[in-house]
Amino acid sequence: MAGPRRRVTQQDIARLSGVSQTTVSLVLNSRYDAGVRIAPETRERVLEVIAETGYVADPVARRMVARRNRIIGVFTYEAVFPSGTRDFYQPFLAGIEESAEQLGCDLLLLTSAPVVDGRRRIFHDGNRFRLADGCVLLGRETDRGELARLVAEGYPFVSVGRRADAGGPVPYVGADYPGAVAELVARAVALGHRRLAYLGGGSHAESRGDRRDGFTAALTATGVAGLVLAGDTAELVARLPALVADGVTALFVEEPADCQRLADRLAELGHPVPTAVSVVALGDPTWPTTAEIDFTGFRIPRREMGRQAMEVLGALLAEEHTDPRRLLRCRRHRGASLTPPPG
Amino acid sequence: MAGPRRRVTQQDIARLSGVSQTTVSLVLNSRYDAGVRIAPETRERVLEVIAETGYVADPVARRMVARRNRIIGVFTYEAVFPSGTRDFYQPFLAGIEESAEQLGCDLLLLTSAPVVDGRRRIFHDGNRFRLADGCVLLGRETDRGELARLVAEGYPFVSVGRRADAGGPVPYVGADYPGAVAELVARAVALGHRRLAYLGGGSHAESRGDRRDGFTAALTATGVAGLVLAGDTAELVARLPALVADGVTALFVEEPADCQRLADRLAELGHPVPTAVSVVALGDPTWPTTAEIDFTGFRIPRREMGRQAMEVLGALLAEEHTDPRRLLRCRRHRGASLTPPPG
DNA sequence: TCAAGGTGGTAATACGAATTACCACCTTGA
DNA sequence: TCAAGGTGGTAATTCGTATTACCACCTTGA
Repeated sequence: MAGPRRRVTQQDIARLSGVSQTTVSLVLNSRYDAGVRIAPETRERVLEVIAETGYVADPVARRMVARRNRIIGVFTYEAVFPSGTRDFYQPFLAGIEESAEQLGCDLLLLTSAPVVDGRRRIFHDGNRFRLADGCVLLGRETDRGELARLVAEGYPFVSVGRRADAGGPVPYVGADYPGAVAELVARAVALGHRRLAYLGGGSHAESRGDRRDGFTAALTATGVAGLVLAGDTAELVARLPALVADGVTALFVEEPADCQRLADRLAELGHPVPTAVSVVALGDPTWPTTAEIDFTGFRIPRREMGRQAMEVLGALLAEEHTDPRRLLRCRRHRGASLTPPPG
Repeated sequence: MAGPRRRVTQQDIARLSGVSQTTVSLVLNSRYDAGVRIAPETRERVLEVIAETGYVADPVARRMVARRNRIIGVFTYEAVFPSGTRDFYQPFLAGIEESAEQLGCDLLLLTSAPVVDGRRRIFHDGNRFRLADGCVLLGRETDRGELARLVAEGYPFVSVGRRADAGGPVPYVGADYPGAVAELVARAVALGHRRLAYLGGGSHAESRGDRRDGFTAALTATGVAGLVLAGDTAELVARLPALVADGVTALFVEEPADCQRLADRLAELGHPVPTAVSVVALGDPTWPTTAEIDFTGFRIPRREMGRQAMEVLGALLAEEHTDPRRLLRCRRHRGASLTPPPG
């Protein structure tokens, strides 16, 4: 009952229908180029045998000859397990999947990439990303060296999230963080805030830096005072009393998952959010949290970023001309934590 | 600046280090079998050139010779877009991913499979599932014919969810629906319910049938009266008055996403849940819904099913002996919709 | 009768890595 | 001196498909 262990090949089909392997291949690919002709009867016979045996071409062998596979690699820099960032990345993946389905592509999730120094590596012994026609890169902290290498080798890839040049332009579909932050700063100023603070982690990742830059640029544009703090969550919390004493009335928080903890501490200090201090969340939480307050901020168009990244990759592979660097607008989230300052 | 378009091959390495392609391959694979020897100096020289060029073996060519790829295919029967079943399947995928990461495997999401008659097809022109060493199958309604073909061909695969034999045993990791349903029936009977009803869609899918069978078996075991209804949501809702009139006090609902609608209608009819009628949800909602009531029922161990499916597949591929058919226990969810009957 | 052109196919090869079979050279011992 | 055995490597082949180059045969027309 157990079927044949060995796969059916074109050679088998050829033998069964009394022709050569070449003929089988020609029939399968309907090649009627100049100089290649197959008699209709022969064609029929071959097709019949193919149908009987249920033969399907081996995609691996196919890929050996053709350059295309219709397989797109998806590489996630941050290790997904056991860290809790999965929920954050899920919408990106949903967008990528949706696009792949439309394009008729399969997705190769490069889950096998080893983790070195807390970060996945694209280049490593036995890496398999080249099996794909191209790659979508996901993750906050990408390795500049690896990026540069991909660029230098001319490997088709698109980053989800803006990336600085790495020995050449890096194709990306990112979120317009500077624009989104500037809009919120303008809103705070319009409400009467005159001393603002940016609370960040000091990360060099573009997604973080872009927020910071957007903040400082907006300060200059509006002419109000502001300061930029860097530190981990605990450090930021510790600096809250000084900030309040300094007359700061609005906090712009880089990592939205920190907001609730900051608000809790502010309440303890006798400065409840938003009546005493306003808090703005710059994006979606990177890790799961529970928030009692509906924080004002913006939403990263994650799904759309995934979708368009695939679109750009498709264009790159087809050698069509598209803008390979796109910034998408973030949707503002009204929320309830940005109100006029007291007094 | 743009690097070489052509990939670096073993042939290139061989040329650069003055040896044959064979030698390069031997060095790379550290083959020191009897009869194969490479001088340490030669080895060093080759390794140096490899490091300089950043050569990595082409996984496609590799797969041509070796039989293993360390790539596992994931096939989802139900089309994921635009239908809203994504949330339901996500935990399965999370488990599969987690396992893949541990096993050092990549995952090939077969998103390209065409949809015919509302169902994805594994076998189709240009299918690529054979690129993978084996496959995990996901989805409520699988095609018996395709399953049988996979079994007959000896292709290694594991179904997430129990499947009936298809010309041979089908490896699966399923949920113990009969057990879970029986437990809930027993609980209802213990609380005093004497007339129960099963409200289902009449689907022939194993996941549905197993719940139904569990229900009827539990009726027999406990000796109480019960009836089984089949129909879509609207039809089931329409039959509520008759059920209540008939003295039924507990409803066992196959599709948890239907529960709220049924409860709403019951409230309209003057039989609020759970005071007048108890409602039991047999699993997790297959599509997104909002429920005001915390329905009593059970949780499908989705993530664990995904994890173990990969485990079983790994064992199959390694030709280890494992039980290729596993049923996992469902965790009971206490909830608030199963209470003693009125009176 | 033979060149021209059409018809229907096949042999050979490429793709890149792995593996098998074998070879040329050297040393050793009797 | 020469068989035995060790050393260090290579040529050839394999995997399955696609493609190119070519061939054998037939018909036609002058």
